[in-house]
Amino acid sequence: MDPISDTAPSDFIRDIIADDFKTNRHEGRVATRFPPEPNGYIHIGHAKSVCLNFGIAAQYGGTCNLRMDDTDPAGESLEFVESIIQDIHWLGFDWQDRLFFASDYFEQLYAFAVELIRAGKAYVCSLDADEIREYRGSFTEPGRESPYRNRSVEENLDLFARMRAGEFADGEHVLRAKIDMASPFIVMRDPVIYRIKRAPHHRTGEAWVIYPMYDFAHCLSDALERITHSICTLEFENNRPLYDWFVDQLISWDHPRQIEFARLNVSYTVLSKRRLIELVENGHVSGWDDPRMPTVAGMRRRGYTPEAIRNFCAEIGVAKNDTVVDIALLEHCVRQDLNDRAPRTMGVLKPLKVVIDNYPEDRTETFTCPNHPQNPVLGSREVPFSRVLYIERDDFMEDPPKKYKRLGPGREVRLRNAYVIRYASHNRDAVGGEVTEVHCAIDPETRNAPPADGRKVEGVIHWLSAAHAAPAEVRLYDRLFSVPDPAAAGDDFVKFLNADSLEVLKGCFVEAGLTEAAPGARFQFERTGYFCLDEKDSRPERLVFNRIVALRDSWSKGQGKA
RNA sequence: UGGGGUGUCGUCAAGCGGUAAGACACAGGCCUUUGGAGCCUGCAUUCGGAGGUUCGAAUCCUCCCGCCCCAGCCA
Repeated sequence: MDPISDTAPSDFIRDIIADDFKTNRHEGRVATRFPPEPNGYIHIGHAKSVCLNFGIAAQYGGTCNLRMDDTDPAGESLEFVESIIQDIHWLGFDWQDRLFFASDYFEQLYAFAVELIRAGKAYVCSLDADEIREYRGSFTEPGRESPYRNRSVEENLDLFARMRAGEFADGEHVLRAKIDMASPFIVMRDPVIYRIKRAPHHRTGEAWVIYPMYDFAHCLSDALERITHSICTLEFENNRPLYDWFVDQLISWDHPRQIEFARLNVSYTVLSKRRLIELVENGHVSGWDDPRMPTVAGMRRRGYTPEAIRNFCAEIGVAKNDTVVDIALLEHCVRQDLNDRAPRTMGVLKPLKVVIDNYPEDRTETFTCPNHPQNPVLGSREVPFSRVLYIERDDFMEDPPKKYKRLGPGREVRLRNAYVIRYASHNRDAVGGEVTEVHCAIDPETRNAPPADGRKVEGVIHWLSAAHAAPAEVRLYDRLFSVPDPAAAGDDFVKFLNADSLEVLKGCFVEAGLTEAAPGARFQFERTGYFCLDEKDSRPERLVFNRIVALRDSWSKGQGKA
């Protein structure tokens, strides 16, 4: 699929770029990048940024690099690098040979730092972390200059070289930019640009004991890659003066421009990396790819399509307002996409046995059922019918309300793609009183035809021949949290976890043909929802389905149910 | 509190001095062998508030108010 053909959105960033493009500001180039830190899996919020950066590049015939922002080995790993690569590819984007790592630039970055020292614009500071914080001042008071601020260039050069050589303990010294301790931009008060940190790096191993800070590494990495528009989220707006400062000091060529947009929030879930890590590490979910997770891996396993996610990202737009997008919009995009392409099938989640009294025990016939009622291109399949059927337990009521259009005493109902059946009797369990079996009679005239006498049969229910159906496990997923804004509870957000976010149904039945479906294949179980074969747990002999999203259901809504 | 941002329908979001797009949600109706899908209709006399400029303001000016971000050797 061509990502940019999904829709052609317009937003303030594209306006800026269109203008730069028109005025030939970067020699007519458009170069963006998506710069994740490989310390977690990417989620729907990252997907917004991925679509933005890759989408813009494609729109202008430019390039978008994938750059791992791996400047802090703590928490970063190859597992995350690999998952990020897989997830962005799956979303439908490609960076060809332009996969980069900030760690690729460590040597160059070190040289930039030396250059800054030589220019008298950086110094080695030997204050400890607490002291640096104290010296930084506050929102209302300016900071004070470090006593080490005026070390000589020679001493700074020597100390910095020895920092790199591993002569000092972690935290003993840092390299700082010499800017302005009184700046209202706190980030400009002599920011730390290198720290000593003995931690093995997933790519550079033990080669370095000093690592550059984000503010230093990011803008210069952008410049080294000749990025024209460095798009990031709003919280970096305060850092922009520093971004520009480093570039102004060290870069002689075309300067990249940082542009900030509002990060995505989605109702009934959390998107901060810290919180997602907590969900995974504390076992609240089964892993990063738990189908309830808002991660790309989770959504993929859940059965969401890349197209649906891209459409969602196009729908929500790009602006600078803090927003919380209704998760219903995401669900809408998933339904909209799946409605067009998911083949129909019948699945009985909570079976109730129905016996057709006037149908011979030894008889089986086959119905040809369209795989998509509006799209014949998807073909059809044969579905067997016999005397004993399963229907959905919810499709029978002993004492139904008047607007109920399904089966009940004295009622008749259409079996989807098959006969009209009329209620005859039903049995109940002697102990629990639960309905165990319903007896019905078919109207043989109604085999794929309306009743001959012109009477109207309103209800249509799905069914399966008991002798032919395949058993399956079905996992019903619901929103991860029970409140729209779980993050509002701060660290207590886990107390709003939705206890019913996963319901495992064991005794389900599906059409036998699904036994041959490919892992990950998506279907609509008619009248119920969209489901996919779980890629990890499903086996032909033990089918496991994930509910991707339920169908819109105006009946249960009117009944005041979920 | 100093600084940086931002306030348009329940939720996103267009609008860029000429008289409030669209989407989701919601509510009705039509249609229907998925209570699905589809279709139709309704849904901001008003743009955080108050003044002002103008023939005309969501758009320009002034003041006020709310919300978000910044005091990591995280990104």
